[in-house]
Amino acid sequence: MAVRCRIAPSPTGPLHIGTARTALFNYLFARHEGGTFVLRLEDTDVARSTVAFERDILDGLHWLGLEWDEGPEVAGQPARGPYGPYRQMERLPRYAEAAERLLSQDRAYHCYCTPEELAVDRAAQEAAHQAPHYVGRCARLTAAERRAHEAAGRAPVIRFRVGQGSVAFDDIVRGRVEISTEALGGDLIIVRSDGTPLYHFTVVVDDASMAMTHVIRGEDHLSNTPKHILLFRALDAAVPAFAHLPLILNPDRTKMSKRKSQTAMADYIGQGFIQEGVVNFLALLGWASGTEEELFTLDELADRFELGAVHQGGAVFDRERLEWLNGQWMRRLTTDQLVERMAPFLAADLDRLEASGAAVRRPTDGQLRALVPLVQERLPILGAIGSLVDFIFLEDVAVDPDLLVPKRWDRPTTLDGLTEARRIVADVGGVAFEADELEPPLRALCDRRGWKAGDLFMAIRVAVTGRTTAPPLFDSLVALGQERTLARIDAARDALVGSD
RNA sequence: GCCCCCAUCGUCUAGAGGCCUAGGACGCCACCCUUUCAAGGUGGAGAUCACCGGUUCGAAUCCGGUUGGGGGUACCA
Repeated sequence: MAVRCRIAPSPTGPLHIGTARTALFNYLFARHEGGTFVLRLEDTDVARSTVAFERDILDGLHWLGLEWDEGPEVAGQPARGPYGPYRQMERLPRYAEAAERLLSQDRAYHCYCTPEELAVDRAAQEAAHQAPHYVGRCARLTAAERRAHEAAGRAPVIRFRVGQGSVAFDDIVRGRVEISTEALGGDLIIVRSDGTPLYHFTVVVDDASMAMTHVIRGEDHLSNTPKHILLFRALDAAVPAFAHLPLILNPDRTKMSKRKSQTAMADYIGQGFIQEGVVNFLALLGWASGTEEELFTLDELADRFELGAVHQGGAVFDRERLEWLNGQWMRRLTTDQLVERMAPFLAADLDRLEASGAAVRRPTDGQLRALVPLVQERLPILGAIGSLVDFIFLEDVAVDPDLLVPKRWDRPTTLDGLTEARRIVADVGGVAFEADELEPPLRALCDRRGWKAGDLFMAIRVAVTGRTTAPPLFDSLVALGQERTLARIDAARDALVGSD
């Protein structure tokens, strides 16, 4: 049977790293098996769901490259797929119909207990050291009792009878799991008193009606799976195979949460992590190829991915490793790709500088391309671009005279060095202002004066960039241009003299 | 409390009875390269395979228990 699996996010928050990883594994499994990957929006928590979150989730999944075969689309685009609609709030009649069916077969019943009554039950159970569970007060109501509750104006919820015995299933990553219905908390509510259906119910109705063959989700759903299986059976639906993925953890090994970690996919995108790096990193959280390779594209992952090889233990989200992987993929980008992706980040940095009162120049396409060799090996994330090359686009840089003087030098030597260097930089222009033309004469100068080249270069570096660390010096000078290089050396000399 | 799951270097992991005096990667340290920073290269420190018992000629690998950790237990998803 052809594989069908899905990611079913709830638009009650921005796309979470954990959801992204679950989506990735579903996607990889579907692609590996030649199956179908479905996106379904679980928006029945109307109070907390928003279109902005929905948008963020869809955008994030697109950014990751996890294209779904069936599902809703963003911004008013039509949904695609034969099992639509793919938003649960648009599927309400189906849940109502399913609930009616369970009711008519007495697999479910109306419950009129108030939240207050339930709270009292729970408190008593807690005091008696029992597991909280529904006591079944409304499980066997007579018609008269029901009429009385209705007359009293009580709106009922619908509860599903969980019955006796135990439920067992063979989880693809965990093996056999068996849970007694005793541990399920009693008959569970499937429809609220306002008529809207609850998660455990909608997920089963939809997985059944959308013909899901595999349910691949986080381990936090493992204990709930028996409820789902009971519901599938009651609905006369085929029970899909389950695979519960290990959780992604905070550094303290608790479930990854906003409180302790950065969990929003959008934050990582905003910092300049790239799709290739994030996908690669996420795939290796809970899965390994079994070989010593670890750099994989999305397609390569789909090729090798095996659900059965997924780990059972949770995995700590290690940002250092993410950055390393990201850097690996940054270096593998083509010039065009890097230019396209870094441009918005540079622009944003320049906007910030401008907003803080600095005069900036905007890069041309040609300048952007020329930047690539200077930054490609130095960028862990795209967001670091400004700190590397902003000196090129700033009209003026502030130079600290103390930084200007190399450790082995004093002020007069520095002044001397900058003066000599200025002359050479000015002369080189006669030929061509290129790195290859600049370096030899400057080195020759050092030989003549008995200077270490590094010292002279450092003085020039600080004069021109205002910093002690920068991309390779001569490339930086070329990127800046001869005229502005000379002006900055002049300004640095003035600063040196003026601070005496 | 009750139920369920998990357990190899700080972290991500390889390992499916002898190939393991436990391999790789991140991070860390040193050295090399080098105009700074990176990148790259080489080397190093780092795991009594949570613990205890059992099975076996032989266990990180199988079984049981203990401990520790995590998850679930809503008219949230």
